[in-house]
Amino acid sequence: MADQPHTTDCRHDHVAHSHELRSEEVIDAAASMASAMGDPGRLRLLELLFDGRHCVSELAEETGDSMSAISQRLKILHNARLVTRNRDGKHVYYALADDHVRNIIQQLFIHSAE
Amino acid sequence: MADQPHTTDCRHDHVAHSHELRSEEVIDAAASMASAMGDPGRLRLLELLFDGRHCVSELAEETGDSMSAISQRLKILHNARLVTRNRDGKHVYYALADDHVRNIIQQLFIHSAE
DNA sequence: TCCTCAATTCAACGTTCTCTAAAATGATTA
DNA sequence: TAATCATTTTAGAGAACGTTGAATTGAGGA
Repeated sequence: MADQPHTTDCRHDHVAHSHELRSEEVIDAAASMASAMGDPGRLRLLELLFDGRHCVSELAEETGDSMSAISQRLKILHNARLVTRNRDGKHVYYALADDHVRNIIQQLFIHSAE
Repeated sequence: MADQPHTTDCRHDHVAHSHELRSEEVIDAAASMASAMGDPGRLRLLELLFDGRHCVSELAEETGDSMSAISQRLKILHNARLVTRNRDGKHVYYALADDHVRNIIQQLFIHSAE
């Protein structure tokens, strides 16, 4: 609500924007989703979930990281709605939330490998 | 190279992975790309670039943030190969790197708005 | 050359992140 | 119920992040 730190004395002409701008809520949600994918340890987990659900101990075994670390990473991914969580007996299984998430991650990988 | 903090005593069977895993380099590149998009201030800049190139002072004016802050955000986006940089006289113009980046951001917004 | 505008860099500061290690919770089996 | 396995939570330490404000660089015009 305070005045903004507007340090520009720019005198040259700027063209107005021709497209709709997203609301702050959408920007924040999208940023927090991207942020959740923005860590190598978490992105590796998402990749491991590409072939279906996996439980925490399995993911810990495959990555060589502690269960505590894996669990905390999964919690962040779950809060960002990127994975689902299901308890089955002693184990808790995580899986990719939907095909939309799948697509975003896949595109990210394709663009990065170029 | 040291031994891994492997705290699992898991006795139940795990199924082997049926898909190719990405190299650490690809994972790191993809994570740093996602991480660069994972901040509201930076994502807002990417959105503002959707209708074409803009210079730093223009983006500062539109967002109400300082040029220093904008410039540092753009540097991160540029390092992540999300935007291109071109000097034109006194001004430096930034633009989205390519349609691939466009798609990723668009999908991110669509999924977030749901 | 000197001055001005545009942009970048630097240093400092407070905030946020991510890990480890230990304690706590949930669920199954003896 | 007690014991055990799987997972989560908590607290704390160290690293990484993002901003502000000042100094610096780069380019153009007087």
